Amino acid sequence: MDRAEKLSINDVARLAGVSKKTVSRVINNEPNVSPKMLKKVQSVIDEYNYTPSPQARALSLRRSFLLSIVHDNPNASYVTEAMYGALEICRPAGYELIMHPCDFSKPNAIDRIIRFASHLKIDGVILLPPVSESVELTSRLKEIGCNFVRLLSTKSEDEVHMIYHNDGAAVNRIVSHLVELGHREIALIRGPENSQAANQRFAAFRSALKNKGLELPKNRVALGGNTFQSGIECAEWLLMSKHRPTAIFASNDEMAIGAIVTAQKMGLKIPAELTVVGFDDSPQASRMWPALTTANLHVREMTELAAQKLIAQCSGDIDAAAQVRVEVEPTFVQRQTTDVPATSAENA
Amino acid sequence: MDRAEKLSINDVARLAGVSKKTVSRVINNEPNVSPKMLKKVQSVIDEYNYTPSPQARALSLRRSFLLSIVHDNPNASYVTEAMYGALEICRPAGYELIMHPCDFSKPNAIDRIIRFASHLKIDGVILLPPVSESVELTSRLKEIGCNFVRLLSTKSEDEVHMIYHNDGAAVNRIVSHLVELGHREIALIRGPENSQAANQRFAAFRSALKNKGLELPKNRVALGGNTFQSGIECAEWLLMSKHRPTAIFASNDEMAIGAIVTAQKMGLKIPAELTVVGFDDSPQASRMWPALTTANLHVREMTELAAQKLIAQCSGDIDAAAQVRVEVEPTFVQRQTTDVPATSAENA
DNA sequence: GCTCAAATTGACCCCGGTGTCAATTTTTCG
DNA sequence: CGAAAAATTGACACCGGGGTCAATTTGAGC
Repeated sequence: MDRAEKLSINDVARLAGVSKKTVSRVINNEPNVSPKMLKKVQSVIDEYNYTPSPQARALSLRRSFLLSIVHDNPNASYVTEAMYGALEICRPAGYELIMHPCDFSKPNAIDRIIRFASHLKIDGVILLPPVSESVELTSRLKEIGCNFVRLLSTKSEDEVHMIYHNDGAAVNRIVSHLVELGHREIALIRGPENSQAANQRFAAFRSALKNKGLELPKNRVALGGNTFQSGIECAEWLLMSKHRPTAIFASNDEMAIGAIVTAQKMGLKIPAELTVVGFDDSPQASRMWPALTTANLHVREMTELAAQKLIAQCSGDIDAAAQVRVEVEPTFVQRQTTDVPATSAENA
Repeated sequence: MDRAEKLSINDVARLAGVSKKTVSRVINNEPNVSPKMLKKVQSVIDEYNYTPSPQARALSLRRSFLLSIVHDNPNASYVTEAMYGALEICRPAGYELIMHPCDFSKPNAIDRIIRFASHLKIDGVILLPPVSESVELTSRLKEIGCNFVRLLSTKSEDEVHMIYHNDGAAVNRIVSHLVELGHREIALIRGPENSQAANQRFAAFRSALKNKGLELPKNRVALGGNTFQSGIECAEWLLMSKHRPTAIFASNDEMAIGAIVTAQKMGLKIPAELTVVGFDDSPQASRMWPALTTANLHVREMTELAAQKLIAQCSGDIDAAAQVRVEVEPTFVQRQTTDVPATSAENA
């Protein structure tokens, strides 16, 4: 059915014996086209399987039909989920998706993102954490008139679109679970200090413990970098201590898995001798033994929402300009790393 | 430095007091521009940070400056590696990358890919296995005049561009390793029968065993689907047998990890009681305990090559039309799942 | 059947680039 | 110095769409 030569609106117009403007009206479902014309044009379109050139439309309409996900990627699965979520929405809407990884720690990172967006006239950008936490970036994006939605870890007080998972609630749920299992000596492997998400999870964790009447001494908090390797190092440090914790909560799965590997190397049985909880529900969490208890953040759904919002906004939806502020409740996923009640854990 | 309003070639021409054609010459580094003009135009370009509109160029040049990776994704890490490899090349060359996942088992999958490529006038497509194995797809792509390079698991006799990892060599290396460790009862978890890659790994495995004077009875070959879950099921079947194997080779990491999880659930110690080898060197292979012995396929390098080739071809490089047929040697990566010499493994 | 308003259609220009080719300027050289 | 050749520059059309507005057709009302 496809011809090798892609034909243009002019070809279609000629074949149908009408002006190109009429063809344009038909493809765009504009009103005021007589049924006769419509049928004539539509049949040519169908026969030759004509689709209008995205580049030409982009040039004429000053929009690109391009959405982009901008991310600084320590966490591949988060990004992958986001990608599939966005694609789910983009495809049927006639939008394409461009993934834009970056190294956000570089000094000119924001410049590069801005140049990228304005160069391609990207219609909308979905910002993933930690890129989404930058106020400078969002204000620069506003400056150039680029739509964006932020995916965040926690509600922010800004006035700009955001979709966030309620980390606090998830952390509470996790702490309750650990306490119910009888744990009292719970350590934290937290994320980097320049990450809002990490700071907020840390705060939520500490206050959750406090509510349970538990302490969080300094030697029970290890500072990680959200990476597997840092999980290993933090766990070594935590588990070497004289009175080692009976449970570790890592503020992402990567680090939790690093901790588990460390524990296993040391010969500790999980969960019997050490209980571990992560945060993310990455694919690996369910593909290991024992499988990791964690929190699923519904990144995919969040990104679908973000893409919908952006596309609606581009299409000039009346109320699409309204501020977006959606909260998504993470789901607690219990697996084998928290399968066994705490033991007294008297160790050397 | 960036103005909110992106200016066009006409603006630059006006500001520099020259014709737009001259500006065009400068941006494209065309010869026959006097130094005086060049300086005048360049300074305006620099001052206003002008970049030509990709959409307009696309329309005029009939190319999109878009590359795409088309894949049917059972294996997220393979795809991710490919993505980063391609981006590495695309970015500096001024190309953008569009990821195009698809469900290749659907009847109209090829139509959709063709429509995608011709609609967006994609300049070049990188096909990942198993999509890359389809002769119909490659011939359709040729029909519409779309450049492509295939990433394959093994050399193919076709006349079309391919970059492949020499699976046979890697499988040999793995088998030698297992035999050196003293294993004689080696089982295979193979991939699906409609996958050339899987069939070839199977064949390579069997002939490697044969060379070592070893048998591969039917009850030592489990048919998996390249997924974690199928790895679990295959391992259950293999390990339930009366005389269970001392080593399992899975033809991808996903299934190998499924096998490991199964063994661990059954209480088998790895590698002491069961040795396991995978194939892919996925991120998880090195993020578990014991870490998985496997083969690294250098997907990233392969994809970089593919992207380079495609871009060269688009740019009208004289010898870029030449057929590409690159072999990449996988690297054997020994980790803890093959750390211990085979024991006699006398089991119930 | 006629008038006037409403609906339909199309001519023409623009979007922001590039290619062609003619016009202009600079060089070369007798 | 003058003519021809070479180098440089720009006018204009085109890529494939959409917007504007005038021209044409259709329909309503009498």
